[in-house]
Amino acid sequence: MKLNKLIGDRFKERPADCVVDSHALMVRGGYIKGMANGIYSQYPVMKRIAKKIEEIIRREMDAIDGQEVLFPVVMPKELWEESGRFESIGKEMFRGKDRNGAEVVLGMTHEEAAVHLVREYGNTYAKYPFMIYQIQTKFRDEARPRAGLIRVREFTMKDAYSFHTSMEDLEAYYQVCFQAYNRIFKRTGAKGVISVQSDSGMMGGSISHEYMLLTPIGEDSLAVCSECDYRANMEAANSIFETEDTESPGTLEKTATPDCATIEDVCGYLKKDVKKSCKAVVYQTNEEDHYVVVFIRGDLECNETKLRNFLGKEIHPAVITDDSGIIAGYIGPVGITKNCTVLFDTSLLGIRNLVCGANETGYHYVNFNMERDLGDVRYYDLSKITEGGICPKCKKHTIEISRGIEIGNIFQLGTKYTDVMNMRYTDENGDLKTPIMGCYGIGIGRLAAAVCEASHDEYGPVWPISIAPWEVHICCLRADDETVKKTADDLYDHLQKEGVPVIYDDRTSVRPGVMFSDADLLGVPVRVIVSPKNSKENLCEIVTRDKKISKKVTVEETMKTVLDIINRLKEELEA
RNA sequence: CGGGGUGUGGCUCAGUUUGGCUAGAGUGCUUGGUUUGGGACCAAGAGGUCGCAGGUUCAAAUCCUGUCACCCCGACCA
Repeated sequence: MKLNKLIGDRFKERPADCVVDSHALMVRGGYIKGMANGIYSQYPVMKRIAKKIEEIIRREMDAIDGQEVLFPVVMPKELWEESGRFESIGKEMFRGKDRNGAEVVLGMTHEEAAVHLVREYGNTYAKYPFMIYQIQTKFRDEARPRAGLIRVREFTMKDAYSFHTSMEDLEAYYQVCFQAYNRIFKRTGAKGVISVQSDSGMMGGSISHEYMLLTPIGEDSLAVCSECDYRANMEAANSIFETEDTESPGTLEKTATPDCATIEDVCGYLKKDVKKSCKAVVYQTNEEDHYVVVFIRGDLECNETKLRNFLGKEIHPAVITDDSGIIAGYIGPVGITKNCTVLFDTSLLGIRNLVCGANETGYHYVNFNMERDLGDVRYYDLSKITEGGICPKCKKHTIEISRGIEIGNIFQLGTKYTDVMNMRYTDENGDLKTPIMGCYGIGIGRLAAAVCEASHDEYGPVWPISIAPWEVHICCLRADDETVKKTADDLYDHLQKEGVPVIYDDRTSVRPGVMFSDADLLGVPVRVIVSPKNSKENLCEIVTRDKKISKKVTVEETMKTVLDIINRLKEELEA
């Protein structure tokens, strides 16, 4: 490929509305062009990267006995009514009507389509297990797309669905897939991808993992133990606490706490440690005026995902009205009368002499002791894990909170879809059984953006050779010089004959600075510079994009050296 | 959905407070020339219904009303 024929302009200035580097570089480098909020076209450079990623994924999916299929983008409402998700999914799903008025949806995930495809095929135990996957466009009408390709509304995804006759078989295959994913991220050069336990959310099912690329611009918060291998999405991370408190119980006393709007104010006023206080966090279920009051240690926050899962319904922070019977700012466990759901977080277990609200404007209690003053209560894990918190696995204070981008996930779905969609098989004994499913996704564009985010410098991306748009970039600094041009042309021809993907910049209209800047933006791992200066000494200069290798070799040796470097870079990713 | 910000040639932005004549700059693009190892220089040229609609006015990029789009924070999110 000649660079002067490459479609997509590169330019110098960082676009004003790009806040993350990968977005800015992909726009500046002529990779993508925004068309609408969270919707992008891909120029050839981006498409080449996406293709390479897809091929790596295909290889791994095929290696674990996956078979590639293709589901429709547009699906009828009826299919989604079978699973119940036509109703349960909100605005995120794009809905429309065809010319006859029949309602259709755009696929945002394909569990329904997968079951639909193999419902008849999988009617006997003899055909199990099997896995199908596809690579194609998904549409999700996200509330807030951001950061270029990191969070978009339309994107390409590899999604795989496996079917099993036993939980043991699913678990075994889940592990196989887990390993395949590790290989995929290694081969694509997505360094620093970790797997974490996650919340299954709307997908349902029990066990799930997310693959996270650690980066400060990530949207998810992760709890990572620095001592052991515990890693979880913060919304799924279990919080545990020390329950020893040797302080002897004091007398429960009502105390005036005027103008104390927050628990920090109260504790400051009473000169008490916030960790020895009990605050109330109030939510409402979506069936309006029902309140849910969570009592939790004053310095902690409620994990709304945990609360949502516990209640099994949607909740939102409460709007407390005057006639609700709830005294905002002074809510406490003693004498709370209103018929609301009251929950106690495990962080309160065993703590003595707490400060808490008195359910009376302007007053709090001190020396509140849960067992003594309230009797037996049940505690639930409803708090957010914190930096320096206790690791649920190794029990040390070693939890660190990091940010990450989710680039893949795997779920044990169980029979959630197969059951309601009436997929059955006949087992060895002639009994009808429901198959067990797993599903496994990877976002292609997001993976590319995440790699770019993790691997770039101020001038451009530094692509791993496995997904780079080209493997070699030839800069012919003076294509108007016959010797120079001849050398570069020959090299270009030879590399192409060897089957090496190569981009060749032989423009005479630009100066070296422009060529180098363009090369940096394309991020091709190996660069060969042919110039009059080098040619005079019969040399070519070879530089890797990451600057780890920079050498001059004779023109004759150039081909071999370049091929050696390419092979070495590839081996590093496979090792 | 709540809060904030921005819409002016392909891109980055000035001009808007205080209305005034043919709407500017840089960059990119075209042509010619000089240049050539990290985004050169000279000259000529093309390119804009100032997001859109309505209103006020002798006169609107500028003031008013509405609306749309994009960006950021939050809520939400396999």
